[in-house]
Amino acid sequence: MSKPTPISGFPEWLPAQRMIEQNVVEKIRSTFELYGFAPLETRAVEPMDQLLRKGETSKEVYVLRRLQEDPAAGGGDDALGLHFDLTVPFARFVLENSGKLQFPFRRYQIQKVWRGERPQEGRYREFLQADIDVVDRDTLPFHYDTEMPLVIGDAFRSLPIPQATILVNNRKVCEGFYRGLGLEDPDQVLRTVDKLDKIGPEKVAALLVETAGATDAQARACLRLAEISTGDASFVDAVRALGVSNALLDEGLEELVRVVDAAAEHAPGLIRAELKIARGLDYYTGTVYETQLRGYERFGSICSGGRYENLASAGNERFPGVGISIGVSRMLGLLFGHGALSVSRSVPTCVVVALPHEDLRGRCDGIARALRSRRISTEVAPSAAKFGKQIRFAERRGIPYVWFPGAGGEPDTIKDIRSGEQVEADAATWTPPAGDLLPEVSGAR
RNA sequence: GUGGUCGUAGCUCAGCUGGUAGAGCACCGGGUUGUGGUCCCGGGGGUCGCGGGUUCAAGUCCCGUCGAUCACCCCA
Repeated sequence: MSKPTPISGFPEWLPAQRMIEQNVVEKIRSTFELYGFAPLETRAVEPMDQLLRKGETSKEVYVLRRLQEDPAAGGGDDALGLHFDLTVPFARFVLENSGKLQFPFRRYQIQKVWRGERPQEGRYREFLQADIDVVDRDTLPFHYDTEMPLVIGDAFRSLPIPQATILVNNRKVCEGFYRGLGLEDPDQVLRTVDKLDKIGPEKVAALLVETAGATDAQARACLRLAEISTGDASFVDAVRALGVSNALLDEGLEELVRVVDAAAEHAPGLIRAELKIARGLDYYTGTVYETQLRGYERFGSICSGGRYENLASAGNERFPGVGISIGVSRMLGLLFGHGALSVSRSVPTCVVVALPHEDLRGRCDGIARALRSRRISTEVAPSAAKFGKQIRFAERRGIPYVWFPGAGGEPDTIKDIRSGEQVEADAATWTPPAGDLLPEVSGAR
C-alpha cells in the first residue's frame, strides 16, 4: 500500500497546532459566554432545500449519499447536504424550536462547516467557524448590530494575534444611494462595486455603464461613495457632500453611525466605516461586517457577518437576526503559515518522571498519580534509559520538568531542564509556577 | 468548477544539453559504563508525489493524475 496523501482542502494540524486551536477556541468560547450567548450545536446535515433556500450556492454544497443507494432516489428535495455555514442551520433551528426558546435568543455555535471551493492558503473545504447570532420575534432592536463587533473585539483582544480591524457598512446606505441616483438595479451595482479592489475604478465604472445601466456621472458617484472610509462618524458628511437624497439612505446612515459611535465609545480603533464592502451572501439586509488582520489584508476577511431581516421566516412567523462568524481555521491557517503563533511545548505534559529502573515503575507511577491529583499533567518515562536520554525525551517535547525519584532513601528531586536547576521536591506538595502548568500560546517567535 | 506555477531524505535545497541520487540541518549510536544542550567519530533513512509513455537508458522529455500555491468564481 502506498503512502497516504492529504486530501485537498481538508487540513489536519499537528498536536502543537491543535493545542493552539483548542486554546484559541476556548478563549473565543469564554468571551461569547461572558456576553451571555448560549451554547448550541446543530447537526452537520440539512435538507438540500433548506441549504439552498438563500442564494445560488448549490455548487459548493457537499451532498450526502449512501454507498448503497437507489440512484433514482437521490437529488430530491429531501436529499441531505453538509452545512456550509452556521447561520442557515441556526435559522432553521429557530423556526423548528421557536416554541421552546425565549426571545431575544442569543446563541453561539463553534462547528465545522464544508464548502466545495478550490482551496488556497487560508481557504479550505472543511473548516471551523465560531458564530454568534441574536434573533428576536418580528423585530430585532438595532442595538444588537452595535454589540456584535464589541464581542468580536473582546474575543480577538484575548488572543495573541495581530490587530484586527472590523470594516462595517450598511446595505441600506448603498441601496438608498444608488436608488437616489436613479439606478434601478442596486444589487447589480453592489456586485460590481465589490470588485473595486480587484479590477480598479476605471473598469468598475465601465462595468457599471455596461451592466447596470449607469451613466458616466452615476458611475462616478458610485465610485465616490465606495471611496469613503472613516474611523468615526465623519463618513456621513462625506456622503452628504455627494448630494444624493433618499429615505433609505438616511436610515442606513443613521444605523451605521450608531455602530461606529458605539465602537468609538467602548473599543476605540476597532472599527472603520468602509462604504465599499458589500458581502456576497444575499440574505443580508442592513449592517454588514468584515474583518482584516493587520499584515494579512490580502487574504481577505477572517470574520464576517451582518443583519438579516428575512432568513428565519415561515408563514406568519418572522425572526430577524444579526450575527457574525469567526473563520477559526482560516485565521489559524494564515498565522501558522507565517510562523506567527507558537506554543511553549508540543504536548500537555508538565513533568516527566524519570524511571531509574524498570522495577521502580510502580513507585514512579505513584509519583505521577500524586502530581496528577493536583492537576499537574505528568507522564512516566517510556523506559529505564540513561538519564541523559530521559532528559532529552522531555527536551524534545518542550516539557519543562524532569522528576528524579531519590535513590536509597534520598529525597526526590525535580529539575527544570531549561535552567538546569535541580531541587528537592515532595510529590505531595510540589507545584510548578503558574506559567508552566499548561502550555502557553504566544504570538510571533 | 476553469486556467497558471511548483512537487528530489523529517526540513531547506543541489543534481549541467537524459547515463540507474547528494549536501547542510534534524534523527540514531559511540566517545562520556545512569543527569541533556558544545565538540569529535560513526550510522540509518529517498517507490526522485503517483501512474503511464518516448528511449538502449528518465529525477531530467511527453501525457494523465494527486497535492501545494496563485488568479478567476466565491467566501471564513
